[in-house]
Amino acid sequence: MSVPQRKARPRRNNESNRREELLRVSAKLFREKGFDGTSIRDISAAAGMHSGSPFYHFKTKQDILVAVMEQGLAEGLRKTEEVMALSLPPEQKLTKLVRTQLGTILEEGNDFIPVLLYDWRSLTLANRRRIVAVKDRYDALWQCLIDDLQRAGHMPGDAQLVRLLILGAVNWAGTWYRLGGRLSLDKVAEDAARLFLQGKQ
Amino acid sequence: MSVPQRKARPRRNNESNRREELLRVSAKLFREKGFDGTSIRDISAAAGMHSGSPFYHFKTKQDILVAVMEQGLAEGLRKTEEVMALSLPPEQKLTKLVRTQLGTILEEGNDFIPVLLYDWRSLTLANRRRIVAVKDRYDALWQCLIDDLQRAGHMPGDAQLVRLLILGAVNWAGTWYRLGGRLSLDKVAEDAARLFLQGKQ
DNA sequence: CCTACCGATCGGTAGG
DNA sequence: CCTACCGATCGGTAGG
Repeated sequence: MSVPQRKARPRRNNESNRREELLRVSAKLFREKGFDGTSIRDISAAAGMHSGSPFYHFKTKQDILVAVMEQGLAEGLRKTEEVMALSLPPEQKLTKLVRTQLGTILEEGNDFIPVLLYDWRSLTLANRRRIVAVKDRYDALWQCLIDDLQRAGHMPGDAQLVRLLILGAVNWAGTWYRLGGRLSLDKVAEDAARLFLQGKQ
Repeated sequence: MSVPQRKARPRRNNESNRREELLRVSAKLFREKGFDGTSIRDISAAAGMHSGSPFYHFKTKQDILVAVMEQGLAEGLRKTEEVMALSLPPEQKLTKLVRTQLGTILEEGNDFIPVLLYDWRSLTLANRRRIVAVKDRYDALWQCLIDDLQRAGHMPGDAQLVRLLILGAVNWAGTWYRLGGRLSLDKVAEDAARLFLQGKQ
């Protein structure tokens, strides 16, 4: 008379697991080779599927890109909000926020935000608008901290411009930083915060 | 008995013009859509040629990418050396160098260095080695200035790391800056230098 | 999620 | 530099 409930649950979980696995390998491949440099067959192979199977989970390749970026933004936003909620003087909060962002783009398996940062131009215009709405909340959190720092006299210049410059310095690290090298992420965060702050020597 | 010299010269010039035109439109397209997102047919059409004709000037599509990057580096290196040769205190030289780099990546038609910056992963390993050798000279010039600034006490932190952070902030501008907007390149350069320098308020 | 397949487009080439 | 073309690969689909 009806489909057994016991069976429906595990299947839903498996489907969800396969979907997550697809996003994980896609993020990694997109980061390494770019969206246009990665084929559906690359993704299928990395996920242990056959070439047509990703389309059971996503309607188009572009939809995979959007899902990767949205998942990255969701996690990045959560971590950023966590730091912003701490009761700390703004100078210390800057170091922490920079460290968090470095982790978000550089730690093992964190390929989602880098895809957003480095493959933006592969988004269709409609999807760009969709993603930018969430990205704006991300930027607004950073802007709050920078406004605080400026009020405390720790940072001269146009407020928005300063945000773009600082986030640029941090996000650019994705192009040169290698895990296990001479510099720890803590060291990078400390030196970066010190470089941006005035009157802290 | 022999090919007339008068005729050989103009032909060589035309060929050279077409080659330059190919590089110009390729740089623009690569910047907008990425190397993998740009087809030989896109390039041919933009240059007013038929689809097979670029291969008369370049052996492969990858060779076009390399040529774009090398031309960008040559010009960028020349402009950077010019600024470094000026007799100025290092703080003022920083503003000038930042302004020059901003022009190199943001002014009309300057698509060559952005391709180097944003399409690095599309290079084969062999070509990466080839390009990095020239890029190292570029970085070394910046490092000289930063070492000067550190000796003068204007900039704390690990010297190489500071160079990467500053160049990151500047190069990232390619992803957000729009010509004709609220901020002039001069203003961006001034605020950037002020953000990085200590004891200059 | 697999099988078998499609039409479109890709980088590149031979011959002139 | 054009003409005419090639084999390979692409994103995506129908049917199960």
